[in-house]
Amino acid sequence: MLDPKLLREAPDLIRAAIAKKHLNLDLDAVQALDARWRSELAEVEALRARQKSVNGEMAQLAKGSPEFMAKVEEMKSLKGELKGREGELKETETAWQEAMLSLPNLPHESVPEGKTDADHVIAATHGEVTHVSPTAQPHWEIEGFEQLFDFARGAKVTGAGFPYYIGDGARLVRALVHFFLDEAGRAGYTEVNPPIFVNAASATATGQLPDKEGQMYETVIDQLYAVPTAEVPLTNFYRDEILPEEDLPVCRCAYTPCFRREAGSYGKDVRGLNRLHQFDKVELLKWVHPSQSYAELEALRGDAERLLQKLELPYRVLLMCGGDLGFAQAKKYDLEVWSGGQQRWLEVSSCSNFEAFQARRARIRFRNSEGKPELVHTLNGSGLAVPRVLAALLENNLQADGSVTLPAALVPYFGAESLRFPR
RNA sequence: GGAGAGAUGGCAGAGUGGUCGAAUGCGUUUGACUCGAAAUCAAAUUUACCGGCAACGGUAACGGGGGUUCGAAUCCCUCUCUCUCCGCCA
Repeated sequence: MLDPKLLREAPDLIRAAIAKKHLNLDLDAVQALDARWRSELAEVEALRARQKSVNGEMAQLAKGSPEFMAKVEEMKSLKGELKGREGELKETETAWQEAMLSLPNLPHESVPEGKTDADHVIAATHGEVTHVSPTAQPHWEIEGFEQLFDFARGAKVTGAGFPYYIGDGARLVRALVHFFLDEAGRAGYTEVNPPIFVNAASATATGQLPDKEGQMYETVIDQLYAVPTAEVPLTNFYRDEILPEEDLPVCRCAYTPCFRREAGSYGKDVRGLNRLHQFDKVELLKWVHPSQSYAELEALRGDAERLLQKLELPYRVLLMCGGDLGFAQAKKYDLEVWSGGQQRWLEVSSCSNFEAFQARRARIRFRNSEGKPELVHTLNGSGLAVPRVLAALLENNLQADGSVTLPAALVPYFGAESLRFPR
């Protein structure tokens, strides 16, 4: 959510943001609604002020006296009028809130113009894509793949996109999660094991509700949502709280399974491990002082990049253009790993600065040097999503004998230097 | 899952229909005293929204929502959470 004052004082900034994000939104209507809300609010508050003052007078009078009864009559008519006005105000307010929630966050000035994938700026590349194994092939075509990654039985037991990881497959997943968490810990993030179901208030605060409702799995009777990312329970940890300024930045990481319905996905995007309904991910999250958030974004990106470097996977960093920025993000980097078998880039991390956009919605603040509460800036990034990293490892490191050589950093976690598919 | 008790400001804890944004204590901040500190004394000490250049004014908030009433922290309903006891369970 944006600061409502911005709508009144600098609507042109919002117009520019809408244009840069290539959204379709009638700001004039929002402005009109805002004006109406404020005028109705003023009327209701004036009536309530009158009601309070008459009430004070009544307290001085003898109960049941003629003067008292006259005031009762006045209060009755005030009550009637107030009831009507309050009804109008409530309706307007509901519409106003909805309209305010529909305003996107402002893109940072460093975000490039553009509408599609082609307009992203490649901020960095690391490693040589030509150096990957000459025997690389799409991971789902590797002989014995389904012995370690059983999609068929997952589909039987749950549905498409819920694979079983078996034997060395399961062990490699565990090794990656363990490695990611250890690395995040070394980088200064405190490990958290959060709930993986959240209530509607939490899902609303981080922006999954009301818009992206179809993206989450929802429990029928308790109305809880399976988390699509650890970002949700992590960010909501401090919802409605005021942090001491000296605690900033707060850096935390969490491993959770992530659940996404991914309605409408199809084709090569969803083959094998590329896109799943349930997958494992370590998320990095920061609550920072507003003056530090862009420096912290670079640090966050660096923390995610280091993981790929230690895994010896070629990758590139994209600075997302305005049109591909999320609704809530001010600036975002995507990390894409090279998948040698598929000959394409796979997104394994997305590092974003939300500035105060999420914090306003979740009311997460800190007490500044003047003693006044002020919104924090929130940032998050994957560090990293497991299945696509797994896909790249399997493909890029596939040897002629069918085994997969593991990067040195992973060996102590996996307990062997290579993974072998059963034949 | 069943029965009961409870939820008030940073914390503790009063308040059972009107003058209560809310006593008191603790804490915190500032000032006085002191070489300095402690103790003591004095004052200050919530947040959000609306209006205003500002000073300031107005409204709202006593777990959430709804109701009764001229008027609700106070009465009623409901939801959530916490605690105690019973049941069940990794």
